[in-house]
Amino acid sequence: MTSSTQRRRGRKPRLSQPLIVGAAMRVLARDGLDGLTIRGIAAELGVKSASLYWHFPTRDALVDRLADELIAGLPTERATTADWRTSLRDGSCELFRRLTSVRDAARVRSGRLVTGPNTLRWMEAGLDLFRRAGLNEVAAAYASHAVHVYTVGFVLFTAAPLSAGASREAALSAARGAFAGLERATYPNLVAMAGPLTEGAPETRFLYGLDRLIDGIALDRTT
Amino acid sequence: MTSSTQRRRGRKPRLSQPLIVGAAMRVLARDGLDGLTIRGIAAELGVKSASLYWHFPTRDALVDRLADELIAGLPTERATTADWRTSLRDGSCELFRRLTSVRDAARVRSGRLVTGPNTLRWMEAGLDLFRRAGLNEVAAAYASHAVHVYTVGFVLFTAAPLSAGASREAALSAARGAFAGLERATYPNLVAMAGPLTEGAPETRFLYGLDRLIDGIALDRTT
DNA sequence: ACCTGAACACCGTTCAAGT
DNA sequence: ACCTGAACACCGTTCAAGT
Repeated sequence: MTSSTQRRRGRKPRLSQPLIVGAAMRVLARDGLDGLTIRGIAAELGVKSASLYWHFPTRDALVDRLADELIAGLPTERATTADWRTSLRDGSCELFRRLTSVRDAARVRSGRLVTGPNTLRWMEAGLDLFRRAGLNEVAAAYASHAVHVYTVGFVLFTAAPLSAGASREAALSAARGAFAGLERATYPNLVAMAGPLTEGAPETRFLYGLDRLIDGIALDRTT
Repeated sequence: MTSSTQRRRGRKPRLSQPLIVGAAMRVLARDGLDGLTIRGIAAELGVKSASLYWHFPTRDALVDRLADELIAGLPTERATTADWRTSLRDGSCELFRRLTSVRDAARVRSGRLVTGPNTLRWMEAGLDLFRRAGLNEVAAAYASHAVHVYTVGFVLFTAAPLSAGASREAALSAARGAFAGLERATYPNLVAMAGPLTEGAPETRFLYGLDRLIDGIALDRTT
């Protein structure tokens, strides 16, 4: 009758931005981005939908805030003893795991320019890392963006079937069957590689490209 | 009174999947993905919205089709004389330009598993390229996906302000001002690199990461 | 200052009815 | 077989009204 039900039938909801963000996070995790409605968030708070507009001007502003909050607490202070390649790899993995752990997190962050404090901190750390690695300003800016784009983009593609509602296993096995069932004459590689294209842990697949990207940046640094 | 007005007030609309796809493409280019409504497409065809459901089961199925159609005609037959690095670079650039040329094209293609014929052809060509380059099946599958993810992801981030409604110049100059105006003590790199972070042609920035990725893959091939 | 009631202008989708 | 009329259950958002 106290804090557990207070959320749904509390006497004085006493809204606030953090409270709304928290409720929105729960709805996002449960229903995904398409299910993240103002009305749904209000219901989660035991409040009427119009109330939220006192604290956020639009739904989009709330999602912007969510996008920044999604990467809150990500470690940005790396031991300076670790070399830049390890730091970059570990940091990108950290971001990868965070985006993978919340439903539609990559979708929330993609397609919008996030300028919240957590994102700024994350960007600053990335740039710092590349500068310490010896890249000039332009290269550091471009390289940092490239790694970020690759990371978010990868999660976006990996989570695509989940966002659509299907389970990951079902979607992948369906895709594997589709590839394997194509005409061998016109799609020899898709048929032959139906396995590699759809198997393997997401993080392993992610790391392959990440390591290639880091190798390429390292090469650019030395030449 | 003939073909120009026929679209809006034609006597016998005589719908078909290609006709609907064409109209949807025009609406997408004009109003973006958020403005791509069944009612809007129907209006573009001079038809009632319910009519479209005879030809497509859901809006999502239509957008799936659009996603595949967006990369129709992209060259997949490369001169075998060109080395794989040049082919890969040119091909990715081609995709980059196509996705950049239609509003929200990257958004339409991201977050969904496209299995249309144009996409299959494109995938097959990518895999073939990496196999001819000497990568094994797993590496070819992973590398191909990495390059694709990077390309679509890059366009997605570049087009973010456009999708939100703002002009690209306005959004970038706003971002530049925001970076430059941060506290130097906590965000030294963002302040110092406000220029490089927001200037430069999109394609130049895209090519930096693409070339690093290709370099890294080439390195993986030789070791 | 903060929340509610009630409405507005939209959506995707369905389905009986027309032709 | 193919299209329309009319409705259903939703949206985000606004705003006068309550407290």
